[in-house]
Amino acid sequence: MASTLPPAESGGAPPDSATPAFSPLYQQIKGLILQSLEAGEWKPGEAIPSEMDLAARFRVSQGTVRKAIDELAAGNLLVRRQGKGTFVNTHAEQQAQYRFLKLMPDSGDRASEGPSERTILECRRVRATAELAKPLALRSGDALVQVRRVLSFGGVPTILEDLWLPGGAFKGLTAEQMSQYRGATYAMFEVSFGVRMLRAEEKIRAIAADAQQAQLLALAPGAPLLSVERVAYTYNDVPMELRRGLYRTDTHHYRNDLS
Amino acid sequence: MASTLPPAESGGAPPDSATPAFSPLYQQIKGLILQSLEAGEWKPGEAIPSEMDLAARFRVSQGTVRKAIDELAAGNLLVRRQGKGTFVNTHAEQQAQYRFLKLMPDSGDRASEGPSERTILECRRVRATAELAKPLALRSGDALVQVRRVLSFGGVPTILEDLWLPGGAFKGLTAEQMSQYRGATYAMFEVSFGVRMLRAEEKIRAIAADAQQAQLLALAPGAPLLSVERVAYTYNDVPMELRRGLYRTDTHHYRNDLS
DNA sequence: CAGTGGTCTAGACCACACT
DNA sequence: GTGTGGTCTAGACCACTGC
Repeated sequence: MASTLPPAESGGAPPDSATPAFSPLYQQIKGLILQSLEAGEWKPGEAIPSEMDLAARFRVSQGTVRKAIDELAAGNLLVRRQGKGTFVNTHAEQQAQYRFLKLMPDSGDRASEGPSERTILECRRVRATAELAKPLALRSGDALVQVRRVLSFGGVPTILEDLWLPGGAFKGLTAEQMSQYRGATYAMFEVSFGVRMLRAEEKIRAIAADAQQAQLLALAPGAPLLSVERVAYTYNDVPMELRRGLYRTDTHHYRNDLS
Repeated sequence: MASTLPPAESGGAPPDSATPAFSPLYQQIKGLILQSLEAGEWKPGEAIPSEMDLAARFRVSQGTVRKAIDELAAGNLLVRRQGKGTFVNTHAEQQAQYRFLKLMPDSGDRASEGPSERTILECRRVRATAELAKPLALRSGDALVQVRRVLSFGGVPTILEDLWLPGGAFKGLTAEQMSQYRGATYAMFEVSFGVRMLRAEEKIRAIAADAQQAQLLALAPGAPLLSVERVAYTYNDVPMELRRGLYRTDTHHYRNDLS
């Protein structure tokens, strides 16, 4: 047991609150690792200390550290590699390239389709409307960066996307930056702005393309499109991106696994 | 170590295959529990033996059984309840009622919307076409049961759904049965046919409603709809249901969490 | 070879639910 | 109180990676 880590509710005096608030030791360790992660003690892609080292640091058994790391790995914050170590996950890897993109070509996997391209149509500073501010936990009028782009697969424009990013954290984002890092926008966010996207929520609807949307996706006006509204979060569930994608689903589909 | 459970690859002779095929003990235990589950040794909703009992049965430590159960619980096959035991998961619980339905009302949670109703439009035996047979791992011409129904929330028809079920396993399914078990079709499948749906895959597209679809959902023809094509699987990844839902998304949305 | 994560064990104790 | 799952420990050994 860690002398510097009293087990939250151990002493003789009962908690003054009605909630027991019992927290297992491994959860506290998880919190401490999370803090170090958030503070940037270990950067995305780097290895964190070995389980034995962490156990020594926190004055805890290896098994307890292990359970804490297990949960962080289950949440995709860390990645375990047997024989090598435990690493801070990153969007900058071939494997995690399309971690959040669930659109798949109808005919097989992504490898079988042509190369992907991206065209930045727009990248400018705007002011948040009430509708934009709310999901980003900002206030109307706050500064945002808006990006509009089209993603094409095998030469076919397939996704029309608008991104809204908090102006503070993404000050200085340019269209050039968005064009680079092919396929890995979130990897660029990690490197250039120190923003790590950890999870996201999507709301999906079917809509009819308006004239402009249809033109940009080379479709007839009124064609059905999948509207995917995403809010992406960093540490502490702080929203850092609002994104609205319009997906063509005549040749692709959004794939989801349920269990 | 279990004397009746040689650790897969222990003896002196190397495996004749190129693959090492090392399998940890807890994975083997997981497999044995899975077999008992599939054989119906414990029914959905029932408790399985305690960890100590299973450890004794398999001649293994409690920790090893624990890890096996952990994985089964992570896959939603089992449910742990502290102080009570570990239970076979079932669709017949308030909590798991809509486990596979990701459509949510735009305004808050499901509780806030009106009561749900279901109207069975059709329930008859058909022959599998090639398109229906393939995802169900059957052959063209095999017997199927087809069900068509409309789900309404707060009096508004919201989902038009077709289900195709293997004729063998679902022999004798009637419209009456489909009407009962309000909200819990999969619970009825468990009780009446012994079919447990464990996981599913969905392919989502945006389409335009045709005349018939529009009429059944009280919409204008051509209105955009979410097409949700689901294949649900039971043990051993055997497909047991093909389902195609058309969702109105003017008042609802399909919600998905990414991580 | 040494170092890492992965498995397995045995035992102690804690939190929770039912009786 | 008894029995359940949940936590924590300490130690041994295994599998994988790279030097």
